[in-house]
Amino acid sequence: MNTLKQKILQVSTDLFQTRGINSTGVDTIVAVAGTTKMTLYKYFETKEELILAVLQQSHQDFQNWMNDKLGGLGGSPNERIQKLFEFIEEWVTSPSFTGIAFIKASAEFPNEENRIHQLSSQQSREFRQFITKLAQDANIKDAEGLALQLSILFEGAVQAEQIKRGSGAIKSAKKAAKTLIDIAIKQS
Amino acid sequence: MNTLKQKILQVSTDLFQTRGINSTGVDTIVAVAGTTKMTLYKYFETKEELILAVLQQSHQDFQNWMNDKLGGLGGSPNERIQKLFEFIEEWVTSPSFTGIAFIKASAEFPNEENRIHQLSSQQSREFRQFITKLAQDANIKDAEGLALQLSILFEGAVQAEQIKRGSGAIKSAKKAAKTLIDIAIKQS
DNA sequence: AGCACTCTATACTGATTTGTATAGTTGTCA
DNA sequence: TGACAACTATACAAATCAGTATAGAGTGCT
Repeated sequence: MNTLKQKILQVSTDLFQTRGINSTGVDTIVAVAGTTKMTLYKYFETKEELILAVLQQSHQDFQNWMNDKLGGLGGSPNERIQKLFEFIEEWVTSPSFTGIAFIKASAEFPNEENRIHQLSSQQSREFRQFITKLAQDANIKDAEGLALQLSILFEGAVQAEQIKRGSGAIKSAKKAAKTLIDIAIKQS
Repeated sequence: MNTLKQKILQVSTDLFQTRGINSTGVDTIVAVAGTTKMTLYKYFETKEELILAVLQQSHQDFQNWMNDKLGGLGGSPNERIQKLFEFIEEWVTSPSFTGIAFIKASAEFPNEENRIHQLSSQQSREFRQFITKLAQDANIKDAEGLALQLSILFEGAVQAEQIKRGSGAIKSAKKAAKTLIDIAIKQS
């Protein structure tokens, strides 16, 4: 792994989340990363490519972490979908949490033809499909319906937490998720 | 009412939603509004003031519309909170809907010390309090808890709809809301 | 007619943006 | 020692940004 490329990615991720993507210039990024623009543009053709790389890495990190957590659980499929929001809470309440990248990116790039928006949209869909699979494994009848509801709770709670940290939105979403999951299980 | 000021506000609202706030320059705004920068800066001291005015007007419009809808209903408090997401769906699925301003603004201005972020945060809180009042009128025991859950559903569904229009998120949120409301009523 | 007011037209400042060109430095490996 | 690669330093181009200065056009009131 190239450490300088990783450093640029990590600094960009952090600055994009805390200051916004459009408000963060490449000059700021290289200054904080302790390098120069020439090096940045060696690894990323344009700022847009850098943004896409940041989005991809952020989503990968989250998905890997969640997969490990759920995979290391070893319980029944029912227990695993029940634990989903426990882990989301753990992720979101972590001190290093600054938001979910694709949620912020889709707001800053609202145009559906924009590549950044399209990637955000794809990642949102991927996470929903991930929940759908959890629901299917648990033999839930309307797995897609439940997954859509849970993904809305997820995005809404993250959104609320981005607006105001420590708002208790995650705890509330977790409780709502438990209610919805219990009912979906009963109906199956 | 000053028509030119209104025109600038309306054009700004539209451009901010469809292209993003930071990506929309004042030059673009005045060009689309068919006026000049001198006029814009006569009514709004800075671009920040313009953004704040757009946020305020958007929120006012939404709240007024919702108040009228719920007020003209005349049913029992129970029926009114049940109808909340019907109206939200009507608002969101309207062809002119381009998103909720304070949700996008908080993403573009993540810093909690920023005035735009603070106003967004306040509007999010105001809408939650509005739901709380609906729940209290319906004699729901944990009115604040239900209101928080419903506001998360609202923000999540709007977020999902901003990422992908026609995703069915609103319908799904409406269904989840009904479930959560029914349970909260039973527990009261 | 003359005044006041709103708005337009246009050019400008100064800062900041993304991206590049050019030259020099540093460390590594043979 | 010498070559190669990664990286730094700096200066620059061209566009765009927010905001201002200046001069004049149009309209209505008295």
